[in-house]
Amino acid sequence: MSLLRLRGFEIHKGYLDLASQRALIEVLRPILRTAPLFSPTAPGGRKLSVRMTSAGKFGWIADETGYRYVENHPKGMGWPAIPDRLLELWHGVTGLQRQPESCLLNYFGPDAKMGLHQDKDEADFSFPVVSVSLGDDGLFRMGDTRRGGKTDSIWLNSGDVVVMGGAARLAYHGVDRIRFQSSRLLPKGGRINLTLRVVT
DNA sequence: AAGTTACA
DNA sequence: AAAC
Repeated sequence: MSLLRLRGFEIHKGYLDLASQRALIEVLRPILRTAPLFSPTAPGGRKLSVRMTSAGKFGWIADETGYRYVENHPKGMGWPAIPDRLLELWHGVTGLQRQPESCLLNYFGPDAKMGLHQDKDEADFSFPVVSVSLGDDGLFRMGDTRRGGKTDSIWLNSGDVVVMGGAARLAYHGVDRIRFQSSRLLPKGGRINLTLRVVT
């Protein structure tokens, strides 16, 4: 376990050991059963390459009308609760008393990526965003608060946790590619990224 | 533009 | 990397 700081991003390499990663996957199973992954469409009609679902009071969705937090899955059901061990992880890594209200689960298959973007659909940017990597390695790119600035990249491995607060809270970031089947955590391969956020 | 394409 |  080591802590790296890059452009204000706090990168906890190896924050979760293998047993903790496996335990997390187990608590995600019932969430995926209750609130299945869906393939969101972005404004303009383009499909996002990740599949997603959420836990918590709010889930983040994209559709033709935009990006926002909503209280129900596209199929109508409410989002499952955020598992306790994720709330504990949030408190452990942020030291905050305030609980996150949303846990977005993004699944990256072999060709999935995520373009550079800012997380700015939340009401209060003084709270950090916490990101947990599980499964295959992902090449994470970090910029600053403007498009077109310089960027730095780092490979995120299963068990890494990134805290985006302070200067990094509104910094552009994205995932250029994954190394499919580089990890054995998910038998069928792929990368799961969990992002915990205070929304309101 | 949470994407796609093209080019060094 | 840059343009759209």
